[in-house]
Amino acid sequence: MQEKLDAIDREILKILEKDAKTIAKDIAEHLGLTKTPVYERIRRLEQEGFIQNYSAIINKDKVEQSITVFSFVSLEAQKGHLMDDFLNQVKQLDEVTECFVVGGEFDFLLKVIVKDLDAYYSFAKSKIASLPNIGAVKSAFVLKEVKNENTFPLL
Amino acid sequence: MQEKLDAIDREILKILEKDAKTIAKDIAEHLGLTKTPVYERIRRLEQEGFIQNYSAIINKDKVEQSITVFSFVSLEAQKGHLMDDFLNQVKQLDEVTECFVVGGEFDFLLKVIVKDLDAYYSFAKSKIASLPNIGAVKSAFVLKEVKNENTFPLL
DNA sequence: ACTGAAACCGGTACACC
DNA sequence: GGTGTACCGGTTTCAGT
Repeated sequence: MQEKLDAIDREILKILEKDAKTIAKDIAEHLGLTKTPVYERIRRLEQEGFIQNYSAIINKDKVEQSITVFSFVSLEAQKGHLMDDFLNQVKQLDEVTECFVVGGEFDFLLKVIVKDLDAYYSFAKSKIASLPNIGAVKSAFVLKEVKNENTFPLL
Repeated sequence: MQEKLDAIDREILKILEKDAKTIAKDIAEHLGLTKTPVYERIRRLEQEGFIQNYSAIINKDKVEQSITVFSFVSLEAQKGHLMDDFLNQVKQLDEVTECFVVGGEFDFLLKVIVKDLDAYYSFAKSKIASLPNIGAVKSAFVLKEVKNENTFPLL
């Protein structure tokens, strides 16, 4: 369990990040190896948690109409337990696909996906602004997705 | 090519979104079907583009140290071709994993992943602020990732 | 650590309902 | 649109280097 990655491991990660269905033989050829070491490395990457899981990436525009909104939330008082309360509530919400604690003008940044503006209004009013200790909530509505990689930039 | 999803399709999407390696037999049992229709539906979901691709989700904290920063960028003049120029430049940058055109106080929201604060400083200075027509650039540094699903909320 | 071959099992095709 | 069977190919194992 050496917990470190060499150039081959990183190349494998890059390939699987782009297309998890790439077959071991092709990866092997690309690397000038045979399938076995490729497979062993992949298993190691999985077992040691470098690869968390495999996911089907869904084209959300095709599945159903939706809008994406970034919400910037500030608390009135940054007491530790109030922050935790807020975060525990927020992370349960299906509409909130991402939530980060940030430094800057506001405390939390949320990425919210909802059906339409109406749904966002309800969401912001009843699920965010109604939580205790909320200061300000600002919103930035996504007009266009220019780039949206869920991948980590391995160079 | 009917381009519409029934409840079974959506359930399959939800399962594959969570774990793309779920075997057809298990999906079939969960749905009370056999492998064949499950396989046919998956193929249809792939071919019609509901599933864009499959991706290995990488644990970025294990692979290497990095920080995530949200950058909020405003242009000085919102002329159409200047926006396009900006976006075409920005989307090439490996550090920029996400880029959205948004409505609100600023024009673009970028998610940036870099090694450290130093790297972010260089990035902001030489790759963003140096582009023509840039107005303001504000940054929110991620202190903690509370939730980070790359998944579309299928209910 | 990698090679090469063999075994296993899930994905895929097909005949039928 | 579904079932059950049979085949094929990729994954996984293993003996040898």
